[in-house]
Amino acid sequence: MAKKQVTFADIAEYTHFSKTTISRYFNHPDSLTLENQEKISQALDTLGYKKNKLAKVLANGKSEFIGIIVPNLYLHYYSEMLTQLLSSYSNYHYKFLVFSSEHGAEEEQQYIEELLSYQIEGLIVLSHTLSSQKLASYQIPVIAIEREAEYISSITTDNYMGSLQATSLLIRDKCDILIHINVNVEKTVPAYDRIRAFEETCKEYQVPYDIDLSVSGNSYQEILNVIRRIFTRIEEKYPNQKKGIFLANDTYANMFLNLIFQKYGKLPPTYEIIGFDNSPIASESILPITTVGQQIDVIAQTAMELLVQQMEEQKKRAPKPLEKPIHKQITPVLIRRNTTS
Amino acid sequence: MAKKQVTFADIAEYTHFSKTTISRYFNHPDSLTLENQEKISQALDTLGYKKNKLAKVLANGKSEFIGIIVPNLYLHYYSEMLTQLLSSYSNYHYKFLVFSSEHGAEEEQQYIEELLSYQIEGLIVLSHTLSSQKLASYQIPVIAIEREAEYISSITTDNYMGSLQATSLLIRDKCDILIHINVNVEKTVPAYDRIRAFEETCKEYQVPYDIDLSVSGNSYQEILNVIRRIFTRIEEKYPNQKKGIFLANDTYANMFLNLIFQKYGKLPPTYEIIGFDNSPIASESILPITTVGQQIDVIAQTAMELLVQQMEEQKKRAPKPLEKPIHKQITPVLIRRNTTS
DNA sequence: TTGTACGCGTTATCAG
DNA sequence: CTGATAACGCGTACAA
Repeated sequence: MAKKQVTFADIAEYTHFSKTTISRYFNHPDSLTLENQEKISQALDTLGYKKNKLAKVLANGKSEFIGIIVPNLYLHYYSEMLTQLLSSYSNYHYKFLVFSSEHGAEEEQQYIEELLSYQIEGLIVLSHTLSSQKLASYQIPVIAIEREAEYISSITTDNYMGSLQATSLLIRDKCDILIHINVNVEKTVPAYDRIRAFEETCKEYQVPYDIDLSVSGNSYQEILNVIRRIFTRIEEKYPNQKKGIFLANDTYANMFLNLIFQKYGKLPPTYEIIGFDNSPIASESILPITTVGQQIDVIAQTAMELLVQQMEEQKKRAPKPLEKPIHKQITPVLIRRNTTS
Repeated sequence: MAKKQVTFADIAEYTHFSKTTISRYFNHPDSLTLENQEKISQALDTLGYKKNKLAKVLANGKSEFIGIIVPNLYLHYYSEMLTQLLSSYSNYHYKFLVFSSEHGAEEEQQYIEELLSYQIEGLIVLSHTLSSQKLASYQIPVIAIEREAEYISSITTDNYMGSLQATSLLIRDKCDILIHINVNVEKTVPAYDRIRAFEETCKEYQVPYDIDLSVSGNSYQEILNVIRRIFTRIEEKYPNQKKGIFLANDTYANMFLNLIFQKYGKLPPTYEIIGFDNSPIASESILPITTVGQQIDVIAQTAMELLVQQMEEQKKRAPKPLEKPIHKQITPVLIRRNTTS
């Protein structure tokens, strides 16, 4: 509000060109003589011109905005994913409007409305509350990351492969009993494949297994208490057997490892432990934890490629809305550290 | 581009009102009769109207955008801060444009230019590369968080108080030797006060102390190796004394604790350990670590209050640019856990 | 209570 | 290579 911005009109007046020519200076500089480019260039910084992209957007319809909705940034997975998405700026020059939504569907819908009102060209969704059907109804390119995505395109870690790798390692290491510890995930969620792969692999190789889906809780302490109960149960039930424990994530794995260490002062040879995610805690733990590493950078990159592609399509005169959603899976890598032999 | 947006003009035509009235429906609904409000309301969803905030911004100059520049989101401190800032949306309804910048000053300046071109009303800076003088020159409300801020307003943890609390606790617990482990921070950085308070407090109470600023490295492994060297040195130099170790952050504290555990299988009574930040690792560690908890939520909240205030000022007819920058310090809280008696 | 006319800063179209 | 003019969608004096 202070002093009016310097606009194309001002530049035009100063240089005795028209606004159109000034515009061209920015968008098709080749169509001006070098001499005139120089004139305008000089006028620009004697007048102290600053672009106004909003006006540009209004005029040409290309906002270069992408909306992101994450459940939270507390979990390393989400914050790292956001980092990777933001870093794509250097490639694509899309700007990101970020919302964090943890209070249910209404809130999330409201955020999307707001995002749409800023003419976002695409949307990346990491939260779970809105159905993919609802998301598809917004008629805008959407990419889901690691969530239910029947009606929209998605990128997901290949949970089945990850779990298979972990389970196979425990089998190769000749564990007597394989145990998988997880929350009771719904079958529609991609992460359910971790349970499925564990079970199917155990059956295939005919090794005894035990699936414990009793984990729950909203705080570290609550979850730790559950893990402690599970630990006690396992200690009692499989006293002298070699136990291969595959946990749903590195946080659980770290809890379990701590409990072992507090009891034995070390990791006894009767235990092998594998986590999931390759989050920092896996390497910061008392013993670096073997884990299934999600390739967050690759996931983010792939998401952007897919989204950019669909957004480009939208800008054409006859945008074909992509009759079938595209689903990509990124294979995770097994990272062997010190909790397996 | 697909089908044109529904605009006020369309609503106006449909309802036989003027565009102005439609505009008023949104901004001063009281000035319409209830009957007409109803008419318009109905027209809105039969036509499927969606707002266009960009047009609104262009018309009234209030973008409701705030720019954020963080160095990265890998560190818990930054991601948590971003979370807290984003969550202020429910109070203030400002939208956030987020950039992550780790490649030096030119990159960062470019990002700020871009942000300005989107008519951001304010800027929150967590990165260190640009001087506060430079930032002040952009003539826009800026808040610095935990960084040099001579020429701009800032929010900082009261590092002196935090360090003082930690040091005092170690003294109360009758440690024979107090040791502070840190990187060699510059004196202009707020975190330097941690070193200063440690030293001054030790001197005041006349306890022997040892300041080790040799920490360095860009990866977890590199840093761990340095911490290991320091650990070895301390073990040799102060064999039978009770050692009070105050580390610059919880990650270092966790490393140190792990080294102790790997050697002794427990935390011997000759050690007390205090970290800084209250990041997740402090509670996820093999033994929950006593730490100085930064009140990230309070910092974020205060930052937003200050920024909103300055942005409001800007919108007035005679915006007074705040002759002196305001600096606020947030007192951290000592969180006593299991690595102190 | 409602409408007219114009401005916000840029781009697109058509003309020359 | 350059320019006039009309969009883009909404807000706001000023007038009625």
